[in-house]
Amino acid sequence: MFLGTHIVGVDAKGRASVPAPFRAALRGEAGVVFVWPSWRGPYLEAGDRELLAQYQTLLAARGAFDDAREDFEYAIFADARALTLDDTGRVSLPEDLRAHAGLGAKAAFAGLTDRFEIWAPERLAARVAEARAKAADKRALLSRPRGPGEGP
Amino acid sequence: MFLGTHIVGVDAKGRASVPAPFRAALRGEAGVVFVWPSWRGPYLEAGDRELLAQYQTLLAARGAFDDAREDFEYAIFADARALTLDDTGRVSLPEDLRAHAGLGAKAAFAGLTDRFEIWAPERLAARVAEARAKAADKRALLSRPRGPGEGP
DNA sequence: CCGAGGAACATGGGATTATATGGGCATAAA
DNA sequence: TTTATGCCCATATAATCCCATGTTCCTCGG
Repeated sequence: MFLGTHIVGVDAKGRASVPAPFRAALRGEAGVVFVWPSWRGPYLEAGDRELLAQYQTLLAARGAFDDAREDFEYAIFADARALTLDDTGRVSLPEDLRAHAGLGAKAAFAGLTDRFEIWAPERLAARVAEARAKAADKRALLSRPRGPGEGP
Repeated sequence: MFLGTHIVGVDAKGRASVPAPFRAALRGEAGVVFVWPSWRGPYLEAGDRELLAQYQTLLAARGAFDDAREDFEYAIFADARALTLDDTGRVSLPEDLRAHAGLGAKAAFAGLTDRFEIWAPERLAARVAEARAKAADKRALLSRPRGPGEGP
């Protein structure tokens, strides 16, 4: 499970260490992560092969020539890269991906259970602050309905 | 079930003993607790893997790219850590988490049935006093257990 | 009823390992 | 040739493991 935010350096070659806890969380083949630019904002989305397989399954359920399906396919798969980790656990992020996320000398890896995202650290901080404020309003969504004999 | 308040020391390395009764209450894999900064105040929330799995299930039910889901994911998972207990039952609390809760040399672990919280002791005392005062007004809410589909 | 012994628990410090990161060299593409 | 990409080794720092000690609580025997 990908959890927590880790800030790592991006060196002159565009390399960044994938945080060790994330490396441990990679299911299936170790040594490969899949990364693509998010279509919802200036950051990158990433995960392992199993995650992409899940997306593929979800989309396949929509039928062969469904418009929405094709849009998602272009948005996710067409720009995705399989990045291989070197033996110290680094990936080299291609120039266009770094540009999309506005990465400089630092990158923030944020774990979101089944996937993770790569942000410019200051942008991520702003996004998380916003999310916390909204979560405070919507907290009822997390309260679990309770059955008899259960709960307080 | 996590119950009661325990005050433990935080040493120079940021380590704190998880109270033994809480260790015994950890479901699923023993030796790991999940901790994240609360978005409701200056304290930490914590629980076992099952608790996080419950949250994950609740959120996953909302579908892949739901806005509210993403807010909760950022608010909870992006700042959560999986902390492993050493063989004497201690976790080392990362600097940023200690800062969020304003922890000094002491930390108060407060059990709340399915999860627990970590507070600076004096802040917790103030919070408990406030909760007691409010509970007196709302005591009617506890008079009858509620079934599914029912409730406020 | 009181005191001694033992077990479980919290805590302190030192040693070892893991991890992130920097640079050099070979190889492949432009 | 120049530029980029992958591979290998080196190192400082931070995190983790491991052993030792004091204290409290419980139990058992006097």
